[in-house]
Amino acid sequence: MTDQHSSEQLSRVFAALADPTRRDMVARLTVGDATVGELAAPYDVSVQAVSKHLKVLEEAGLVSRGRDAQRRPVHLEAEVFDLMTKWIERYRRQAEQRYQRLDAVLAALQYAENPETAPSTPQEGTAS
Amino acid sequence: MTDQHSSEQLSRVFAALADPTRRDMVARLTVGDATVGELAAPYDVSVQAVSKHLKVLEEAGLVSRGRDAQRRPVHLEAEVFDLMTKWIERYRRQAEQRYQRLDAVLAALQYAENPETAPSTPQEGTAS
DNA sequence: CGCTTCCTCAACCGTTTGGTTGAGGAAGAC
DNA sequence: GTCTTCCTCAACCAAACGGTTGAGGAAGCG
Repeated sequence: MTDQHSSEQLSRVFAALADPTRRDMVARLTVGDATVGELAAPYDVSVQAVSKHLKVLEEAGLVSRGRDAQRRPVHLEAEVFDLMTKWIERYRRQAEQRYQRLDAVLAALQYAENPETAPSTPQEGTAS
Repeated sequence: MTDQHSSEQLSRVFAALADPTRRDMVARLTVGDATVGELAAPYDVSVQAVSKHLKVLEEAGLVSRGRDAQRRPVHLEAEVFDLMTKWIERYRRQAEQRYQRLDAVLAALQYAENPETAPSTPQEGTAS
């Protein structure tokens, strides 16, 4: 439960999804489980390369692998997405709050300079 | 507006956030804008290294930079987070739907085998 | 048994990445 | 003007990454 672990996990997840091929595989896996061969088919790379990609996804916890004779069906693990979403949402929310505070300050300044002008409600994130 | 562009943008954003130092800087920036020097202070690396990190964040669109005399204040751009969130949510939702479908199928099978057992509503993502 | 299928491991290779140091531009301070 | 502060650019370096080929394990098929 250490923050250390969580941070490394997060790094692995983000790094895994930084590759478009790997993102594409994740997209493919939302439709249903697939074998390595099936996953490799659409791409113009060797099966070994795909195997490496899957290892990266697995170590990020995005994917798990079963056994079906020679085949190794790949399964998408949706839970890890929550880790990312939490991280993103945390900072996105803080940033938004900051904007709102800034808007409030600007509105107050505006009001101090021109008390005739109604401060009204600050506009939401309409920054360039 | 091409998918190409969006995919490359997504790759840059994920890659940028794959580095813990860069994630930390983003966290720091949610508190408020900061100069390069201020951002560099907490870390045991050269200012040049931090400057490079900021370039990565900027090219990912996560950050913009202003001018204040010699200083280059860094500002967090919250919009790009939405791009990520959209991508994640899309696939997380699909995966969840798939689980629900699977749950429904399993419930139906269960019901077919033991019609006495009430199928009830499938539980939400409570998988291990 | 031998043979084929599915997949992974190991070694190698070029490119990218995250760091360094050194040089230097831009702008306030003296 | 000179000096100092803040920051970026350029060159370099080791490590990691994404790909390749070759070898080989595991398991069904003949």
